Amino acid sequence: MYSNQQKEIALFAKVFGHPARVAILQQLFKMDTCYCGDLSEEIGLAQPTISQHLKELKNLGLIKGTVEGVKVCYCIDNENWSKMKVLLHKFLDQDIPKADCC
Amino acid sequence: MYSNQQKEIALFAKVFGHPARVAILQQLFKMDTCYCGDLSEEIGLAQPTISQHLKELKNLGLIKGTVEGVKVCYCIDNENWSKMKVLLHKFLDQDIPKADCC
DNA sequence: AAAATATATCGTAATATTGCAATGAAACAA
DNA sequence: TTGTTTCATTGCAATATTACGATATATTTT
Repeated sequence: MYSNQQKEIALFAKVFGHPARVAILQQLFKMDTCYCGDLSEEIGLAQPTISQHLKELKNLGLIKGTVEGVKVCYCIDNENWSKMKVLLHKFLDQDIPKADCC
Repeated sequence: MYSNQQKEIALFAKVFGHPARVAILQQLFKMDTCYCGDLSEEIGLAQPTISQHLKELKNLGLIKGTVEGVKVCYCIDNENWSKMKVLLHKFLDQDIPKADCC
């Protein structure tokens, strides 16, 4: 029904479609350390909720987590983030400057 | 709880988070004429469903529709599309090339 | 005026998402 | 070993989304 490209764009966009996940990603970009527990405090959602959002981001490959003792260090997966950017830029930049048709 | 910027990013991303709306937008970019009814046939969803998706896109200002007799001509709102692009690019491009932290 | 066409809206069923308390699991500390 | 800390998972209630048939509305045609 939809092309693979359309489905991929929608999948990535959907994961950005919740402010909690936007906040998580911005925090991961901002911080050098990126322990999961800090996100819960910083953002103000319960730990299971954060964990659930992290899981979705991880499933799409946008972040990765490394166990460090009792803690888990999360961070952006730069390679996959770049791939996602190419896809979304292609979608966002498909407009050619011209007058609106109506 | 979230910044206005975070909420705005999420709102725009959410509307791209469904393949039907991605398909509609791609079609609007591709076609010169952009009558609503054609979208239903082209994409393969019932007319009320397309109409509903168009409404969401219109509510965010990304498209606009002009009544032309019995038909309605939809098209991208280039000005708002550009504004949205600035916002999303800022979000997508916040990464600085560096090694993953973990 | 009546019929036809194109779109919007309503109502509703099916499904998905969100948030969190409770609990489980794994690593560390005492 | 026992307790503590950190994170993941489960279960569930509340809410949102999606799709579409039925219907309403508006315009054009006959």
